[in-house]
Amino acid sequence: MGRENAPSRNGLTMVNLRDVARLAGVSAATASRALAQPQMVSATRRADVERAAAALGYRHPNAAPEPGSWRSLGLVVPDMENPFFASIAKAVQRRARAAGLAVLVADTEDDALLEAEPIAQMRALVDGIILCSPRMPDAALAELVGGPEVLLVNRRSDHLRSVVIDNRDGVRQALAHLHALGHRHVAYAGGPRASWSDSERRGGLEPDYHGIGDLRTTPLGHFPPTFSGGVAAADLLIASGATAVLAHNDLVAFGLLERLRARGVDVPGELSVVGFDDVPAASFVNPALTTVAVPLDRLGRAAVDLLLDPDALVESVEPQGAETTTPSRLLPVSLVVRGSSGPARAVAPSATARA
Amino acid sequence: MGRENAPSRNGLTMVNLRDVARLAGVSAATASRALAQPQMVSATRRADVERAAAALGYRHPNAAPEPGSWRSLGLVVPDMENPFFASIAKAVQRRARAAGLAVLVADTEDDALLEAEPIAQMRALVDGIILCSPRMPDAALAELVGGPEVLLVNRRSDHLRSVVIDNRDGVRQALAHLHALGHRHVAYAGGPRASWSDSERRGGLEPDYHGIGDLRTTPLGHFPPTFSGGVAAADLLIASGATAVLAHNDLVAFGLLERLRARGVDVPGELSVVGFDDVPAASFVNPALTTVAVPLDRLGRAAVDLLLDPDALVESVEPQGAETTTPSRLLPVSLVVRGSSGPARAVAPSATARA
DNA sequence: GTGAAAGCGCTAACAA
DNA sequence: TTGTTAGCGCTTTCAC
Repeated sequence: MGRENAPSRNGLTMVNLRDVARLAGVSAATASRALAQPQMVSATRRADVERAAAALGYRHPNAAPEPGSWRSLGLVVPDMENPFFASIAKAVQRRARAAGLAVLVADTEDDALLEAEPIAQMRALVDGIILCSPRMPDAALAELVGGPEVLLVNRRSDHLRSVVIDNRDGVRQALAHLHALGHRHVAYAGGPRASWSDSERRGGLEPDYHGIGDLRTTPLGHFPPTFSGGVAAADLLIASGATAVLAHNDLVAFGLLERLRARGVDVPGELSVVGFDDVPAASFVNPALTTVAVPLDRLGRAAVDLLLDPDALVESVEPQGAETTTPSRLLPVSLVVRGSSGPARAVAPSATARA
Repeated sequence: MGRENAPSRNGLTMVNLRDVARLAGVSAATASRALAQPQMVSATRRADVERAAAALGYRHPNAAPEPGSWRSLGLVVPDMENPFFASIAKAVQRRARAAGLAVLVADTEDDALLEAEPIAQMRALVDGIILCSPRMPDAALAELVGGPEVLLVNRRSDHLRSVVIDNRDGVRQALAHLHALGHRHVAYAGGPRASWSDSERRGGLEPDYHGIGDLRTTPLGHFPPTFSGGVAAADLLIASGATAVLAHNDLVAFGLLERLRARGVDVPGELSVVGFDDVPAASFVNPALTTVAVPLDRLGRAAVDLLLDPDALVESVEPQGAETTTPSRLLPVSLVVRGSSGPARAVAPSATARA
């Protein structure tokens, strides 16, 4: 009689190509061609067959397993050892498991050129991809439309949906905090040039944005988003004459703290340090780091939820203005004040720093 | 004429069920039954057919994709936010990519009960699994034989192959270092009860093993392998009267450092602290942590290599004695001396600690 | 238990 | 461009 996979699958009666053909009013051969070689059939016929197939829920027996059958999800991060991404990965993993999805992870080693390959590899395997802090140019991102959906984290694009945090507002909060402590000159130890977050945070430094009158901000340059990057920035910081510094992220802030200690600069006595992200270790270091807390778990959760359901309810602030054509969720951040920031001193730290 | 997937696949001529039947000397129908419903055919016939199918490399067209076709690998870790596992995950990822494998990651949230589920889920999806520091009982591990191979990291078992580090020797090195600095009483801030590493490290504390005559070791108890665990252990440490402490891992050591600072105990002046793992942050904290360096990247690499090729060449020390029936690679560790360990003082720290 | 034959779903060759 | 027809690989029915 019937054949193993033909008459039924999972107890339900399967629809034949014959059924589709009958509903579309064509022969089985035409239906076959319409679905397999669309260019070999007239547009009208093709539309008829496709509509019929969709109506009946027809699936080709030899086709790849349907997306819903072995649900999985890809996660691409620049550096798994960076606690920022480790926390996001954990959150994504947790949420994905709750939804019954497996998570494939790729580490791009902080290399923009290495991003393309794992993404391409993943697209064949997963039903959706979460792309964290991609460094690749926007044009390359545009290539990712079609196929399994790609959702951006920590970057906005005109071509893909995204979940981002309110970087500018985070900077504003940090500056307001430092200003209230009496600081009038704040340095910024920036991140990589290709980093979207960094350019956003620089935007927050603009007087037009933060609106604090008597505050001077000095970018120190671009540094790797790591401990070493912070170490490298510290001496420039001391030479800048600023009384406080905002770091691109917590790792950079850790490097700053280390080098400032080595240089004999007291924190927060002589210089205040503020980080960004609120990585777990931020409360472990000494002095504990004042930092802009990013809701890492919510970020990961929201990414998964939005990937699965574009209309998912995500706690987010209203995206200000229609800057992009693709929808993006904006998550609020909040400053966490700890020991590394304090009242400004009259004397600049460079005067007291020991060689 | 031929059919899409029948006459050839990837340019090679596919073998039919007919071919198998012919070689086995049976009809196509019998061959079909022998492979699909083995109980409906005699044992001899079945054996014939199976042998023929194997000889010709026959694969059922509608069967699941062969394991070799979309190579992937599962990685199970207790906590992705723990930098120890983050580093291993990164190393595994790097090696896997070089071999063209995708990596599926599962985080068991430090919960022994949560381990079983992701493992079961993964077995259906991947070609091999790397299981890091599993907490599950040995009996449960035994259930994992058969199916995609499971390789243990950081734990030895009679049932599965493994890659482990020389925990005891690490402890011995740390104790020898402290003894040379004049310490005669060393405390141990232990890890979780179910942790294999912890029990191994406790083994290294035994005088019979380390062979240092005038050295007393005091286990302080079992603590979570986290920063908080270290904080909790610190007060017990001070009360113990020991002049040095070996922590289960670096995170615990960080917690110890933090709490000792809060209690006003100088490190290494009054108390020396030694960690285990040499996590990246170990060189960032202040004072920088003396610790037993575990070759995390090599550990991850070796795990992948051994999974792919049981005979892979891995730099390892000779496993001492035939303790287990299953082969396991033993990776050497080496002490890294930094600022957190120094000469012992005559006065015990409890005398000077401020309330 | 086994083989011959009929049946399934699908695609490719062929003629119109 | 379309339907008819033939053919593929596999399974199951049916008789023995």
